[in-house]
Amino acid sequence: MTETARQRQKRQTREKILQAARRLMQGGRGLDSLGLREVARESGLAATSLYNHFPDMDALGLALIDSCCFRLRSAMEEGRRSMIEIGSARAIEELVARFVRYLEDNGNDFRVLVQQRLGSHDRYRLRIQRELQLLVDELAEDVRQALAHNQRPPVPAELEAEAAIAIMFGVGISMLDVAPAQRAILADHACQQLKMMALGGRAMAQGVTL
Amino acid sequence: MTETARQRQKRQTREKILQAARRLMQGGRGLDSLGLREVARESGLAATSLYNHFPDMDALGLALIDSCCFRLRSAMEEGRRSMIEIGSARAIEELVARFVRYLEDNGNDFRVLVQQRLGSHDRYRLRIQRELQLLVDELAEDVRQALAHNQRPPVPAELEAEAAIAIMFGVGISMLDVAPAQRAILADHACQQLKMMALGGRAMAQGVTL
DNA sequence: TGTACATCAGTGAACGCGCGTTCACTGATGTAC
DNA sequence: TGTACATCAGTGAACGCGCGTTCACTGATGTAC
Repeated sequence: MTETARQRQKRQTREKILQAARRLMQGGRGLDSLGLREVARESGLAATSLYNHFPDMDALGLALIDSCCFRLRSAMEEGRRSMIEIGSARAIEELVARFVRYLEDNGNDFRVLVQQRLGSHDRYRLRIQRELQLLVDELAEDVRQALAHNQRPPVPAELEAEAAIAIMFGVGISMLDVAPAQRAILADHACQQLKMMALGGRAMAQGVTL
Repeated sequence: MTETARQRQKRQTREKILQAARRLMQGGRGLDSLGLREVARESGLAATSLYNHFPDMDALGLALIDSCCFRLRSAMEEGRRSMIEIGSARAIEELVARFVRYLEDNGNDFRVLVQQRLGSHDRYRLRIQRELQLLVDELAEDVRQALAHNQRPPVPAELEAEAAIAIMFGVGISMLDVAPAQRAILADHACQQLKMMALGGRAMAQGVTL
């Protein structure tokens, strides 16, 4: 059953609304501060038209969260497979580069996600929590596969991945506030910190203790 | 010049307002969602009375942010000096324990701080940014002093401290969502991750590379 | 293929509500003589 | 110490405004015969 003109139109309008909302959040606005009329105006629609696409404002918020999650996920998956064969140092640099690229294109998404990760809206929060856990799991899996590929002893991959995401997110949060020139420095920090972490994981796997 | 009864009363009322606002934010409410009338009601005051203590709602918000920063700072400074003499592993455990204790008492503060660190209100954001940088600086200084005390080679202390804060904050964010029983596990993760980081820093100082 | 009817995206008016802020006023506290 | 005046924390009414949502309606698109 092919899409009718009406269905296509509706899908496009829905997309227009979501994009308008995203546009409004550029420049630091939070998801919570978006108003129905404001989004409608930016979409070029009457306020009440939004109810043809979302049952209420919460549903619109959730759709926005979903699209943010989707883009984060896509960005971090991109080229993931090819990283298993290269060395740890290069792999870390690639990982950070990928994240930095994501931030440049979608810094605003990232901000909204972290904000809502701590928000009072349960559905938003759980959705994001789940998404971030997937990120950690995937990264841990990559670490394990890379080590197996290079015939190295297993390291605490899950812990490493968790810490790696924390480090990247920490740097990411700082990056949102600084000029592009400063960003390269922060990215370099993240690389060094991740390498430190990888070295530590290797040492720990060999039984070295503090 | 000693405080008059009127001055004392005013100070107490101001405190009552701030505490009412903090009470309202328990249970996940964000700073942005607080209303003037709501805070006034919770304080047992007429709405307009708040203007005798804060010129506008932004000023009230800033005062709340300030008090959150103050408590975070106090909690993390507490017993800081005594940590220089003990070994790295113990020092890390103490550090995490301190942070976990802070979260148990002021988890809500922490949430608000991280949220507003990403908010659109510049003054709030800068205030928090500065506060967190102080935290990193102090931790880096502790690391340096501890190593000097134990006559160990210098490690990249600033990087370590930055990563350590990122790791603790990452874990802290997760902790806000889980049952108390789960928290011990997350705290243990943080300890292990910080130890991994310390091991890696030591290896890096010795010139080991990935 | 043409026609009659059903569907439904988009509209504009209206709802009750709470928002932040201003204003003139009250009455207790503080101050100067 | 007592009195007259000044200060100012707290109040209640009122402001214009935008909020999310509902409703009855329009007119283009889709569907069944």
